[in-house]
Parts: sequence; structure tokens; C-alpha cells
Amino acid sequence: MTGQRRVIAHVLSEADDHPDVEELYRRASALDNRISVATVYRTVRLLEERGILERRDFGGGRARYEASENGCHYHLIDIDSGRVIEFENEELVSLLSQIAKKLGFDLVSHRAELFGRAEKGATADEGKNTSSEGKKSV
Amino acid sequence: MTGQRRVIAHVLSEADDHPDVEELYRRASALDNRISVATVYRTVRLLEERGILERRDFGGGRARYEASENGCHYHLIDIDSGRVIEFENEELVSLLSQIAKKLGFDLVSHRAELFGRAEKGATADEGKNTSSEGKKSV
DNA sequence: GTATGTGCAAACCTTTTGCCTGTCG
DNA sequence: CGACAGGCAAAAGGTTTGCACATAC
Repeated sequence: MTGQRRVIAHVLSEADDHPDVEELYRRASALDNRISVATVYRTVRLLEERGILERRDFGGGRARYEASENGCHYHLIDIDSGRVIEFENEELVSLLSQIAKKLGFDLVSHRAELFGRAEKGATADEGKNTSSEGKKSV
Repeated sequence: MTGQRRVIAHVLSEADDHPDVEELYRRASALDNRISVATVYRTVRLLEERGILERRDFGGGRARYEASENGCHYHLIDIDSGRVIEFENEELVSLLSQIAKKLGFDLVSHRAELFGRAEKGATADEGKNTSSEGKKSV
């Protein structure tokens, strides 16, 4: 465990969004300018292999990352603002694994992404991204 | 509407799998060898913009395409063989749109991908990809 | 004949890798 | 010292694009 990895790991644990490698590099460089992009790539790959980090694809050609948490969760992307909202839903988990079973498979992993538009008169806790609005249970 | 596009469109309409550009190029070339990869890329982009085609990402770094159909469907990817099985499930659609609603959003589109491993003594209609095993309702 | 499509190859962009140096224990 | 981590820059792999030529209508 070297200095660079510590910095990158720290950046990742602080992040509650879904940064891509470029953004991680930017944040890590701010803390320690002796870090190269290659190291960021190598580190995220390492962490992904160990299950500490998860790679996401929300379109746009670059991978984005987030810390693995216990319990799976899903993403709802606001198609107007690009904001990503995390949520968890047990019904969804069980429905999906039930479906896999019916098709003759054991569900190993899965993902679900919803793309939506905010309802006009909605609850929509918009405004300053209070940095830890966290995962919503729905 | 030129010859090349006609060929590519034809290949796409015939395909009931999820070919990537390389594969599309291979199939199209077999019908008309005066087609270049660039044209395939240009054509799929065009068709995607018009909503005729949908781009998918099942990992592996390359985009894969399939014809847009009315009614949404989902994918289960066999993590051992890479085979993709399509299915539809109404419960899933309604659950997802219900979730979006609870979060204050109108569901515009969505995707769900399951990654699974075939059960040992399963139904698993393996073997030659009978070319039109079609979409399963689960 | 003009507008649009195509082929080719070069350019692009993200990600990976080779190689040699730096760092940890 | 010995093994592993990092920097740099080059390479790789998928996708896009500039330009001159071909095709459609």
C-alpha cells in the first residue's frame, strides 16, 4: 500500500457521486501531484477486481466508479439534468432473481437503470446537492 | 437511400441477436463487398438517432445493436458463454415505473440486465442457437 | 447538377502496457 | 536487497472524421 493508492482510495471513499477516471485523477492530483493517470487506471482496476469498487456505464463512453456497498442498489438518471439518484428496493431484487431462476439461471449480478424526467409538481428535493442525500429506500 | 444502406438495414432486420459493428460489417460484406466499416458506423448512428435501432452495452468495450421494437424487453447474459437471452416481464415494467414515480419522476426509459450462470440440471435450451428462439415471457 | 453517401486512412479518445526507475519492508 | 508500485510515453482498440470520389434523384 503506497502513498498514491492511499490517496486514490481516499478520494474514492469521499466521493458520493460517480466520478470517471479523469475526475478521479483531477481530485487525486489536487491532494498529491505526483500521481499519473496510469496509476488511477491501474488502481481502479485493482479495486474493481477485489470487489471494493464497481464500474458503471451511464453512457458517454467513459466508465464511472463507485464504492461497492453491501446490498445492491440502482440508479435513476434525470435525463434533463444528468443527476444520478441511487435507490434500493428489495422487491426488485427478488423479482429479478426469480426471473433468472425461471429462465434456468442463477443470478450472479445485475443492474437496472431508470431514465426519468422530474414530475412538474413533485417532491423533487432539488437544489444544492447536499452531498450526502444518500440512498433512498423505495 | 443507397445500396450500402439497404444492405446494412437488411442485415439488421434479419438479425435476431445483438451484433456489434464488427459483426455487422462482416455480415454486410458477405452480401456486398463494397462496404466499409466507416459506413456501418455511420449507418448505425443514423438509425439510432432516428430511433430505428438501439445501442446496447453488455460490457466488453464495444457497442451492440438491435432493432427497436414496440414493447420493452430485457436481457439476461450467460456469464460463462456470453449468450444473451431476451425476455419480457410486465411485473418488472410496472415495478420500475412505480419506483420512478415514488422518487418523483416520470419513467422515460429504462434498462435491466441480469448476469447469470446456468443452473446445473436446468432446462437450458442450449445447443445451436436456433436463430429465432425469440423473446421469452417470464 | 447538386446534395448526399462512401471509401480510405488518419485522427481521436479512453484504456492498457512496456520499460525502466522509485518505493516499501 | 527483492518485490512490487508508479511515471512516462507509446500502443491498442473502438469510433469518428476530412477529403476526394461516387451515387442518387
